[in-house]
Amino acid sequence: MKARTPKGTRDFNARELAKRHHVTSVIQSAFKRYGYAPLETPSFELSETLMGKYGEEGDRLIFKLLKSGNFMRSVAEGATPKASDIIDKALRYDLTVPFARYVVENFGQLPMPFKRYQIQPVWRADKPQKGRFREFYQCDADVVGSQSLWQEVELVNLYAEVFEALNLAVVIRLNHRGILSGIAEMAGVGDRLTEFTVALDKLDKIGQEGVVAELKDRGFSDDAIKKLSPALIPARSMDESLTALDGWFEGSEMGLKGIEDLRFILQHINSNIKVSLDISLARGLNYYTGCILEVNPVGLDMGSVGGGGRYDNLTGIFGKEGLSGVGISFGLDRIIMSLEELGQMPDGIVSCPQVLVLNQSDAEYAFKTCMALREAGIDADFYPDSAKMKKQFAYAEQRQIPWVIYAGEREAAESRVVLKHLADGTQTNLSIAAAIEQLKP
RNA sequence: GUGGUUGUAGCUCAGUUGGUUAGAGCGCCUGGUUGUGGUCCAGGAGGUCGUGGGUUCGAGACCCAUCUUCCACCCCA
Repeated sequence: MKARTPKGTRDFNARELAKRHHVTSVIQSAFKRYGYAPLETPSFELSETLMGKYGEEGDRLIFKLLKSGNFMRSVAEGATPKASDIIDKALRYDLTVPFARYVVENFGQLPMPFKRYQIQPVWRADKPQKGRFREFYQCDADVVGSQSLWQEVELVNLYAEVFEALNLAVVIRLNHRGILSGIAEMAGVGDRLTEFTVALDKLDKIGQEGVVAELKDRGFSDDAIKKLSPALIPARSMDESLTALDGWFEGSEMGLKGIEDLRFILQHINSNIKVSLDISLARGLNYYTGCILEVNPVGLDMGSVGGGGRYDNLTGIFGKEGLSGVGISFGLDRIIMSLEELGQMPDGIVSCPQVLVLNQSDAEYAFKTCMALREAGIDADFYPDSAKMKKQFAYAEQRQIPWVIYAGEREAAESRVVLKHLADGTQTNLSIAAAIEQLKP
């Protein structure tokens, strides 16, 4: 048997965990500062909770769990089982659907509006590639029970704050489902909005011509495509785009509502935040009904490091109609990769012991010394075997422990220790209390 | 799901048109040095060449399958 992790999964060593903790603590403290309460949900849900919520493509990517015990019991002899016959649970695919399930299940006990954040791994049976894993973390903040646009304003501010604190240059792109609907309506293809947005979503990838070609492929008429053409423009400054669309949307209620919403957001977010209108931003998830936003790192071919939007009826699928929600998500793994590629990940955040107590001629005295350091709140390690100095020093070096302490017979005799700094080789003979004083963080 | 790519020592990689006993650097272990690491010197361990089949007198190399890695598409964080 070969020891290895499953496809698309990773181990995180001390160094990597330090980086992850650095990023999550920035995100978490922002979530808390904006008034969100923490929530954790199970790593797996009933499969019926998840299936059908992410489109047909999504169902394929959900990790499904076999029924416990004899999972074939409801399958006729010799028959090919249907998925629903042999599975009844599935790994969490995102954090939004479990959140919706939680809200419906606990409705009545929850304060409204209800704001929660959640930082947990999710799983997708995707083929791994750059910046894409089968197990990865999402950091979500959502609020349900309020239609106020102030929520969107807050979330844009929150995004900007986090990425500024992380020192990651990003561009925040905004769009509105109403604008997409308005464009489709004006072109007389309002009934084929989803198809239209799927093609439009590729604008920055395949260009205007590519989108036109795809629309033709999908059977859109030349006339409709011609009318859609004002939409096929790349992202540009918010003000400019809104003014241009404003006149065009005359008579389209949905389109005008979209413009009005985005104007409100634009006017109220922190004035130093740059956002752009990107009408090609459609996002795969079709439950968004209002504002849509996505965040991309500048100067990297990385995909988005965050996204979100408003969904007017997410809880409807669990039988609770009319609850409006809006939320955003941070892609932790991609943020970390972006920071590393740009050389923006801070060094020296690895946590290791402050001092190694060497084990030489008096193990009991050395151990006692180590325990005294620990009781004083110092991260201290005790070398468990009376090995050669060479070996013990090599151990300290490999772990990047900055100090070592000699506490052998000679030191025990006078109740002192020798404290040595590895980097410059200086050492002093002093009392345990004095050593503690020197090592205190 | 489609197409491509990768796999040889702990790590990074050599390995000729198929030919004896598969190499290097770094790391590791032992000793020089049983209370002082990094340097130096001497010696040593470590590989069923991803796995399973096949072709061949002979396979690390060629063929097939499978797993894995990375990449593009689809989709997504």
